[in-house]
Amino acid sequence: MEPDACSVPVVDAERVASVRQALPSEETVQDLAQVFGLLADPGRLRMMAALLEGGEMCVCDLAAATGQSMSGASHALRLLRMRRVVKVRRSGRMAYYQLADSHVRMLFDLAITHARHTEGGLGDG
Amino acid sequence: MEPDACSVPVVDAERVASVRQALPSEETVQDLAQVFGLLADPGRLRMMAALLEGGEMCVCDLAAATGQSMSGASHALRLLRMRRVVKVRRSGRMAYYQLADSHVRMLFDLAITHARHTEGGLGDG
DNA sequence: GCGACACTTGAACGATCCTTCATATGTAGA
DNA sequence: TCTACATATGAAGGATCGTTCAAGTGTCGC
Repeated sequence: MEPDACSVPVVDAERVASVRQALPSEETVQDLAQVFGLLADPGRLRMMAALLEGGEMCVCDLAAATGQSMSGASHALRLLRMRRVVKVRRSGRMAYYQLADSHVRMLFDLAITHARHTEGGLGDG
Repeated sequence: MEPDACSVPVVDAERVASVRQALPSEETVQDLAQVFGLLADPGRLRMMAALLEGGEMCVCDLAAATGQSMSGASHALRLLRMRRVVKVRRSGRMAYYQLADSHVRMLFDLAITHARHTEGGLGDG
């Protein structure tokens, strides 16, 4: 990690200082980055989309619906579980997963809107 | 990537089929994963937060405000530029960056809300 | 108890990502 | 032209991530 003062030439020192103190705390930044990191994998993304559709599903159906191995699905669900994105209900030897809150749906919709806005070719502006 | 039919035992085949066909297209999933991937890095996250606060800033001020090297900031901005998350205005030898649309703010707020909801200890449920 | 089953976990390999250093591009001023 | 400057880019090194295989836990039915 970088020291608090950096050796980069500055144009508007006043603005830099005010922006700097308005930034979220280091802890918040790390938290946000981890949440977004969970959403950055196609497999986990499909899983969340499946839960958005299916409501509550067991691991093997989730694996089948998203085209993953059982082991892969289980690893993915572990990460989502630890970050409280999904919650699990156990019944016998089955484990049924569902989304833990409604933010995921909104995150999805927003990101899709952004993707739609930027579709039709990427590259330098 | 997995074949379309997978060798995982299925409990509710009907539901699996209906969820499977309701999933977003492969292209959409990849797009979404890439957008979220951009947000998954603390440096880029701080950069977007700075632009949210500062409106429009040059690269060196952005680097100073977020505690990155010039080179690091430039690499980060390149990725954000290519995904149309930020846009650049050039004036002489300066480059001024700003957010390209308002979705980033909403994505931030939503993710922060989720983080608040899950704060106070992580782990298996 | 025993085996089959649903799921979980650990370790290893390969791919990807971020950081850094060095260099390149293009602009301003003398 | 030459130097200083703001930014951009390429390549290399190390860290991190996802996938896979193998083995582990706990449950059901015989």
